[in-house]
Amino acid sequence: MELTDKMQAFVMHCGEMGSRWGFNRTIGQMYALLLISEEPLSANELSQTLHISRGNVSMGIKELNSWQLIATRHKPGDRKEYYQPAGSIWQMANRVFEQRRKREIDPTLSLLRDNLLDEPRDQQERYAQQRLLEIHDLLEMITEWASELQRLSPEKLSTLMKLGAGVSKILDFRDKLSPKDRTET
Amino acid sequence: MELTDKMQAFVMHCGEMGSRWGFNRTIGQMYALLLISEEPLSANELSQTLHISRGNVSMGIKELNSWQLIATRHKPGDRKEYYQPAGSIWQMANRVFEQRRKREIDPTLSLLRDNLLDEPRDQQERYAQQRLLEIHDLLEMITEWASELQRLSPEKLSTLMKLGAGVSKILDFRDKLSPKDRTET
DNA sequence: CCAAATGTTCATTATGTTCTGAAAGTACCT
DNA sequence: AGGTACTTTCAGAACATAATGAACATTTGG
Repeated sequence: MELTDKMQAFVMHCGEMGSRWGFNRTIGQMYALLLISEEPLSANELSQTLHISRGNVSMGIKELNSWQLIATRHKPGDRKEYYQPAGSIWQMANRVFEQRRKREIDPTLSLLRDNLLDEPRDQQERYAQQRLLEIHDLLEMITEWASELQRLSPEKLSTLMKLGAGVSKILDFRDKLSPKDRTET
Repeated sequence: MELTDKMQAFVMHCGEMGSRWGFNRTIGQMYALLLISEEPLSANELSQTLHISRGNVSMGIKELNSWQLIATRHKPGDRKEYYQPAGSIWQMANRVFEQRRKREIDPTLSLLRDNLLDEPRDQQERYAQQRLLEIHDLLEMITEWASELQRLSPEKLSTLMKLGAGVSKILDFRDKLSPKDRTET
């Protein structure tokens, strides 16, 4: 497959950013290429276009699958598998957030929970536990909040997002109009 | 400095998570240790407690400084520098999000913007640009939204967070009670 | 069943990242 | 100035991660 310069630039950029986003260079490139390609691509096409080994592509496919970021397609009379991005950009972002939450937050949260079950033995531990509690509460809020966003329908999500700079206005607004519905602060 | 088992476990865990959070193992350990330690610690104490080289501590301090995560303190009659976490847990989380935004999103956003300025030359590019536009809009929303959250006062932020599962309720609520104030969707 | 086409695995190699420690730098005493 | 207490830097060693490609596995049409 031939890429224009601009497409090439985008694909390479995604490669460079790949590791910052939680996967590696080739996986970033592969996903970028699939995203901007109108037709699904086969493993061989990926390998040739990106100049990476066939084996590496196979690994990458496996990883992208585990992130649920791609779907496999078949063409009639063709034994090859063709790959394309799974779902909308929104869904993709959701998947990435979810995966990252699992890797970056959940393990810490469970360590903190365990830790907080024990009674502190001395002043040093008492202080430490206090800090851990703060972190715990913060992380818990973040995860709860994130899963709430995920449960939200795409339209509502979109409304909320477009609200942008208006979030704080809504809070005031709510407090003014309906004190009885107020969440405890 | 002597650590209890539990404190030790937490510090080591943060080391392991360090790279997932955007810094490396020793920096994760250093920050964790400073967090749970009631007193500010000197570079030597960090080095000895964590069994890492003095030089490494110096690099780590530099990095943590650049993230604005620690503050330097001095004790009267002591030439050493002592370090402690800068600000509250909330502020820490803000800093981390901000830094990560700079590294993980901003570069991509600016590439996308450049790319979208050019006219597509053929169908292939037209399709690709469409996808890039979607990603661009998504990332832009995320950053706008994040900076909105950062501008929010801690109390409001806390309200919003505690709202948790109520976010979607509020959206309905607003639509029902005050159609004239509605944000365009 | 075979042969051809495709997909997967994994030991080895290549690349990238982090850590150490010795040397150099700085600041402050007397 | 020379000495001491501390910090920073950076080349190279140690370690970690990713990529290759040849060997192995699987599928399918005949």
